[in-house]
Amino acid sequence: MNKEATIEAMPATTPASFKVACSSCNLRELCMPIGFNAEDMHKLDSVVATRRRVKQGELLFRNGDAFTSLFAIRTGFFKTCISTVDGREQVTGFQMAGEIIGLDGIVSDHHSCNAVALEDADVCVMPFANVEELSREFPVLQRHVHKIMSREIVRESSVMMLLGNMRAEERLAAFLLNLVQRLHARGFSQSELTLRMTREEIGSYLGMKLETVSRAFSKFSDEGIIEVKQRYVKIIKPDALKLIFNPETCA
Amino acid sequence: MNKEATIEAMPATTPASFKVACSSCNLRELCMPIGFNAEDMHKLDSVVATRRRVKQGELLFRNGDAFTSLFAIRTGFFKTCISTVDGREQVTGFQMAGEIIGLDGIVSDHHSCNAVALEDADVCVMPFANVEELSREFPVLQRHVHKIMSREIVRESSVMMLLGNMRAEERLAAFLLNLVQRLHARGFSQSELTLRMTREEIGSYLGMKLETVSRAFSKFSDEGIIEVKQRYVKIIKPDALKLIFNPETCA
DNA sequence: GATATCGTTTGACCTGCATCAAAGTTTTTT
DNA sequence: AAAAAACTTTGATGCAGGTCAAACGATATC
Repeated sequence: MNKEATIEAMPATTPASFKVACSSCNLRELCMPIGFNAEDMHKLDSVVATRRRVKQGELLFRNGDAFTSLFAIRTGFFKTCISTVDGREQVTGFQMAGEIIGLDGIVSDHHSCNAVALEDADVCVMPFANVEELSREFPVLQRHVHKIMSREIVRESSVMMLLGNMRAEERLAAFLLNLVQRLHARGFSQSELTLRMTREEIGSYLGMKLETVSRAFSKFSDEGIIEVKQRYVKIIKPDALKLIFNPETCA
Repeated sequence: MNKEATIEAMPATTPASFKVACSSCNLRELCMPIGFNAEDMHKLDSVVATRRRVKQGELLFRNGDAFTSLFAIRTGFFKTCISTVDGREQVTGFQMAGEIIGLDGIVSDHHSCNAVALEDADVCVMPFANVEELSREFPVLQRHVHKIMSREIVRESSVMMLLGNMRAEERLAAFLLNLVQRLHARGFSQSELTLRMTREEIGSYLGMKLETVSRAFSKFSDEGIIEVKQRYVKIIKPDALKLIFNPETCA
């Protein structure tokens, strides 16, 4: 265990955060590259400077904040969003444990979106200078960082496809399938999930109004494809969902 | 011209491409980091392995191709696009001289979109292994690569905002302003441009049908905001365009 | 435990853009 | 130079999803 987190410009820091090293973190497979030997893995522990807790509803960072660090989510759930001057908001993503948040800040040294905790969260603070320095030393880490950024680019492209070409029900089907797939990769059920976001946030992400989201949920439910009770969703017929998302593929 | 060039594993390479070194390239400020001394700049020339010409209508790479290199556009104009099995296409971006293309391929070692030349083009082939190797040696290059990827992430976020929250005319206004701004950074007029893409491609990028694009052009034209004649566009009242794009900001 | 607040559902109606259609223009092919 | 193909414009009509409204359910506050 290392010393505790000290200086943090931002609020909601744990007073004495017990630091968990990457080398012994059970999320390692998700946020760190594989194929490290024990010795290198230890050196890698120094990417993470501190930990930080963010309570539900609080911001990890906001548009305009100076960019210094990437954040690896240990626990909790975030949304990232941007908004226009006239108040329209676009949710650009939902992030869960093991995912990296803050990449938007690199280009201009300032964040260009808000990151809001949708449930109490705990993140590893990785000063970007550390990331870059260690990346130079460890090609496998370097490659990993590149892949994470590339993955985000590809993800956003596919959201563009959703927004530009898909109808409301296709969007929601794709959304649910994506969410449950990511949760499954983290050891959760592939058929049940509890949404951490409101209908309005889902709608903002998918470019539709909350009423339309609600209607699509109801429709799926009426058709016996899912079971919904508020935030709880059970996927009864995953193939039917896949069929909606994409008429061609799938059984 | 423009015959069917179907099979092309590694197509359209210039046989004996006269290699232009980064160190003497007039696009250097656009695609290479600044703050290099002459000696380092020479070492940096080795990022670029070869050059490649792509004729109008041909693909620089396609979805599924093995990823080996990034491409810096020297001349020409590209679109990148993805498509669903049932044939719907989403243009994910338009790229011009000085911009880097191919970042989508890093995450999976395969490209996830098609890159189509919208006019005869000439690109620098930068094997990604070279990029990574030199990045480890030159922190300023490393930072540059990170910024390019982050910029793409931020760009896509703002397209999500367009697609999710803006109406047809706002989208087209934003599109025109963005295009002319990038052209201006390359020494072209800030008020006149020649579109390299069809109404349908604009529509695909902006999530609207070609007829809607055409009507929006006509409307802007009727209002004296722009002058349009086919692919030629002259921006008469840039402030009016900005006002449409964003009611709040601007004079 | 009562009350206020916030989120969700559902219905009725409306509109911005899609769709369908046709004619005009430019570019490519022969 | 004529014909064909590709792209664009414009009009008429339809509908998916937005808007407005109201009631209900869940959660937080006192």
